[in-house]
Amino acid sequence: MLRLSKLTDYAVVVLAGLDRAERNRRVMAVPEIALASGLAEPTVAKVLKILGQAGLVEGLRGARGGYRLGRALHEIPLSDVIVAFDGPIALTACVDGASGGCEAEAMCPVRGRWDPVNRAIRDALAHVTIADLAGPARCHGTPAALVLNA
Amino acid sequence: MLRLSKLTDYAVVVLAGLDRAERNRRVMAVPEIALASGLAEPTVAKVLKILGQAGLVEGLRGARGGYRLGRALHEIPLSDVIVAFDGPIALTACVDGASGGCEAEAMCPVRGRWDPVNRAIRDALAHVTIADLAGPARCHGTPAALVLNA
DNA sequence: GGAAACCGGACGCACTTGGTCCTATTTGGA
DNA sequence: TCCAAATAGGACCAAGTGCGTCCGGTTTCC
Repeated sequence: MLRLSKLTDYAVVVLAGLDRAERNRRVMAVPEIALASGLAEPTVAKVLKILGQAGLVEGLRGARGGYRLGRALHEIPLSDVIVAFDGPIALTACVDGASGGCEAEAMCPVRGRWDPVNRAIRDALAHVTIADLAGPARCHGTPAALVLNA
Repeated sequence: MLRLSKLTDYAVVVLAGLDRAERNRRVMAVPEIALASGLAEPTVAKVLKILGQAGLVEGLRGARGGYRLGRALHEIPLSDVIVAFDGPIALTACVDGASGGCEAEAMCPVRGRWDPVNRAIRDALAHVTIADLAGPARCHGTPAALVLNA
């Protein structure tokens, strides 16, 4: 199915929820975000921890703490979120300079040929921002993904 | 990792191996293909079975049988191979008209917004042919994937 | 008639994913 | 000063799924 992990999917929803708080200039705690997004609390907490490690959100500890967006949604490319949860974007195990993982490396006729494809996918995902996915309110004109269809 | 299944990876290698036989206008049996591709026989057999169901290769039964390409490599888009092994190309479970799978469907702010992204990925993979991946011999100019980088 | 080869399905191991929970640390307020 | 609220980080277990293998059946050529 070429699917990305559920956590990545959740992350987009969580970021979209955080954006609403951002416009009110306040932080949101995990239970509040869970309520707003319709996801379970522990799951939301896990997603936010990972997003925090990636620098996409900022966590404020202590009482009256919570989470805040690290940047505006339209400044967060979808690829950044995917990399944070699923690791480097690559369709196959044999990427770029990586070697050793493939047993038939020497005779492989496909060696190195996947790189342009991987780059194309990466670029496509880098030109879509979370704002494009978070609803029409923040959408500046045509989403970048549509341009790629031409 | 946004990765596609190993079988899909193998399929490209197997198709590239079959192409060499095609140019000699003969069929190849599984053991021969396995030897040429450096993969285990049962695995190659499984890959060819699936490729046959998808119509990408043609199986000739009986003694002196074997496999033959259904079309030329440059007429096989990469997306066809991926669909045969991984199913429909979609980054998330909530695609197009599909409904019911998501518990937070009603309140999901991302609903329907993934579709353009999925289409972009599909298009990118549809414009790359197996010939582009199978080595420089059959490559007509710049691979389509590189064009998408612009 | 026998051998060679594909066809279809079933099985089992192993890895990854996911959801959950626990403890430590930090901070604000009574 | 103490307590409550909240994040940080890691460990853990269960479920699903991918993947390699194998077996019986069928077809075709010699």
